Amino acid sequence: MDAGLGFLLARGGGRAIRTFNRALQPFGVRSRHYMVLLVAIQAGGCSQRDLGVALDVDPSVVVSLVDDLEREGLVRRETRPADRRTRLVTATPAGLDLLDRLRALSQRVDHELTAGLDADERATLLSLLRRVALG
Amino acid sequence: MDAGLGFLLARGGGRAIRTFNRALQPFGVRSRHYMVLLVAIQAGGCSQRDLGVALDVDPSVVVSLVDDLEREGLVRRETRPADRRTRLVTATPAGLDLLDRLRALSQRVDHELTAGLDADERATLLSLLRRVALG
DNA sequence: TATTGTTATACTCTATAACTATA
DNA sequence: TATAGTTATAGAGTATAACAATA
Repeated sequence: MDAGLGFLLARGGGRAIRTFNRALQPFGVRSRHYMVLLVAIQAGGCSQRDLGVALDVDPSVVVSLVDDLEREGLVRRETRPADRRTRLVTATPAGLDLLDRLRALSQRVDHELTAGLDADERATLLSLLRRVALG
Repeated sequence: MDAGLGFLLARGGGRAIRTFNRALQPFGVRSRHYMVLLVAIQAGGCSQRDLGVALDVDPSVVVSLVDDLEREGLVRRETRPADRRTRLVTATPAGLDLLDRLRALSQRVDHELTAGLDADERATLLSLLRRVALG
C-alpha cells in the first residue's frame, strides 16, 4: 500500500499503545499511567503542569491520571509552601517498586514491536523518532 | 526524557493524526476517511473486510467510515453478484477528485511533521516505519 | 458452519470551556 | 491579571458481542 509517513506513524503508534496496554493489564494501569510514574520519578517530583508538557496532554487529563495513581497508592500529591497552587507529584515506595517492573516490561514490548529490526536499525529509528515526535 | 520507542511512536502518531485532521477540516473529512478513499481507489474497488485489514481497524469501524463517505457522495457500495455478502466500495468522480487534492495535502503534512530531517533521513525513517508499522 | 456486513454498547481518549485558589 | 489545578461535557477512537444475510 502506498502509505504516507503520517499514516505509518499513526498506525505504529496505535499498535505500540495497544500492545503495551495489553501487557500492562495485570498491573491495573495503562500506558499513560506508566508515563506519569516514569516522568515524576525521573524528575524526583514533578508539577502536574510539567507532567502535561512532558506527556503532551491537557492538564485536565493529568488530573485524572494522577487521581488513578493516587487511589492505588502509587503517587502522592504534595503542596509546596513556595507556591501553594502547584501540586508536586511524587512516587511512593509502592510506585517506585512498580516502575522498576514496568520499565523492564516496556523494554520487552519495544523489542517486540521492532522484532524485524537489528540493533543498528533500532537505534537509528529511535534517534529519528526522537527528532520527529518531540519538540 | 528517557522515552522508549513505543512512547515515541505513540506520541509521533498522535501528532500526525492531529496535524492531518486539522488540515483536513475544510474538506469535511478526517484522516481515516482519507485512508478509506485512498485504499479503495488504489485497489480499484475494495470490500469492507479488506479495508478493515488495510487500515487495521475493526469491520464495524469501516461501516461508519463508509457511511460517512457515501452520505457525502464520495464512494458507492456495490453488491457483487459473485458473492452477495460483500459490498465493493468504489469511489465516485467526486471521490476521485477529492482524493487528488488530499494526496497533495497529505504530502505537505508529512513534510511538516519531518521538518527537522533531510531527504535521506526522511527516506530512512519511512522505510524503517514501514517494517515496524505494517505486517 | 463460516464469513460479510451491520447494529448496539461500553469504555477510553481528546478537546474545550468554565471554575477555584493562589500568585 | 495570570497561572495551577479541577470539574464537566461532548466528540472521536477502540473493543466486543450479537445478529442477518449469504456462502
